[in-house]
Amino acid sequence: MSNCLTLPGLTCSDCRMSPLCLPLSLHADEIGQLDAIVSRGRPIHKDDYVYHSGNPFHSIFAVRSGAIKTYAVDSDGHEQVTGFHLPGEIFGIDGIGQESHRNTAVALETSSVCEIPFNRLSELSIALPTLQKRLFALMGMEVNENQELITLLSKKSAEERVATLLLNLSARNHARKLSSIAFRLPMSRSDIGNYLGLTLETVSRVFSRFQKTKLLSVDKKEIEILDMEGLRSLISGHDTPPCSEKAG
Amino acid sequence: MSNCLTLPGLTCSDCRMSPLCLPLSLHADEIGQLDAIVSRGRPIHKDDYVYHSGNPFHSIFAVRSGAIKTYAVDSDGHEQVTGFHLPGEIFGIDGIGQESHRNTAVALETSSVCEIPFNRLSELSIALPTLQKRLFALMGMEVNENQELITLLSKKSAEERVATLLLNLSARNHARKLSSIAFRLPMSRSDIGNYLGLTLETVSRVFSRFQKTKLLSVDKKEIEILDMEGLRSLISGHDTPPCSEKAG
DNA sequence: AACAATGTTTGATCTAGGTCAATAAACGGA
DNA sequence: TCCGTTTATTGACCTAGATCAAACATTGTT
Repeated sequence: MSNCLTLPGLTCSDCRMSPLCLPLSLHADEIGQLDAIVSRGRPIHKDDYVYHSGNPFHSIFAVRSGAIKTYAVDSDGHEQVTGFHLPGEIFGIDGIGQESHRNTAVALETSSVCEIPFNRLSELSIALPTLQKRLFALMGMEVNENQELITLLSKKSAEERVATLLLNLSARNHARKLSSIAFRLPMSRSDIGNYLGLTLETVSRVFSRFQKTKLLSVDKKEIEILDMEGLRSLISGHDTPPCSEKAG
Repeated sequence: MSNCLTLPGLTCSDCRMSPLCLPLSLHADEIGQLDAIVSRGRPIHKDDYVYHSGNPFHSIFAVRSGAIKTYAVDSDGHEQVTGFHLPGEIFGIDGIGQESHRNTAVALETSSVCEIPFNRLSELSIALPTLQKRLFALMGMEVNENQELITLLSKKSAEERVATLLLNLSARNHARKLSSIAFRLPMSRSDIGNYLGLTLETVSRVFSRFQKTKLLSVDKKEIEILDMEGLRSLISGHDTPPCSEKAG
């Protein structure tokens, strides 16, 4: 445990996830400077916390391996899952607007994360405009993703919500050179339901229905997408299209 | 129309909204530098667009007067209202993550907006770390607000949603030294419903119910909050609290 | 192997809010 | 002022998904 820093590959430059992660678009020498402020943590176990809601905000984090769930707790004590974070993805941005985190981050499985002190990162971004641009873009993408989730929660049916999540995970797996058709869900049905604004029973029923209609094969947490196009057509199309052609 | 730049008060330093707006936390000389890149637009009318979804992203905007609605259009053509923006507030952040806007911004009433070219703003933020910090904080707050909306859409009843919006508008009016108990809604029932993930009929029914229970007085778009505490208790409290004291 | 603890599936029933429909009030032009 | 258009209210009915409940796997523990 104390010698894990002697393992190979413990710089951003060596990290397989680098092209997806914060270093995206930085030059080799710039990545070196980033490397200097990133600290790579030891593995954390399932159910270990990275930070809690209310903790002072110091750092953002990158997932190196495993999967991290973030959730917010509102005034009533209701938990709302706000994201699932896969290798190469950044989380912890929920603390930037205030002095403290609004979310809690917990490992869904054995994981490892890199910690990036935000003060040092923003200082560095003054010297490296590319990095500043990357940071703004990263936060902007977070805003856009949240807006997509808002639309989903506000307007979509249970089937559309589940299909959207599966296609989203599929695309993210594809981006990290994993199979886009067969993968393991790192989270429970209850986490999925919470994230999608559904009960776990509804999520389970949708999975069953998708199996019956040969869209998916589901074995516990192992998912295989049998009909990608069918899934895609589910999330866009069965509605009045904004008036285009009509034969006649 | 060509002489509107001769009107008084057309710098950030003079603007009454400055303490709420982007210049917050900047020193006088820093505000001067910001001023140099901000262009103040002529008034825009109700239903005029500030930008459309898909437009290339160049600038963010500040509301000087009036009210702006932003909405996203998803693949199905569904519109999702993503925000109502009041004087002193920034909008347009939806374009930062990509090269183009994801939202459309439209005036709900006669308004005026300041345009701030984002490239020049981020350059300036390299010279002014306070400004950089302010920008990060602004985007972080946007993320947090979106997460609150996500929780609302995912977990709250129609009454809680409407009460939350009213209290939110009340607080924002208070921040700009307007009445927190009596104000005019700049948006339609349908906009409110769209934003809150409800139909306009449900919004109307909730307003009626709130009137009947003496929480509000509603006259078309004029709202008076008659029982602030009653409204507050609606949005937090009627649920199993996460087990604390219990006499006995 | 027996066990609790946890997570998943499936069924039966209920309800909040959606949908459809009919007025009614307010607004904006000529 | 009158008329067409948009916006808001209210009612009757319906449905997607929640809730309640039971059975069943799965995992880890002693």
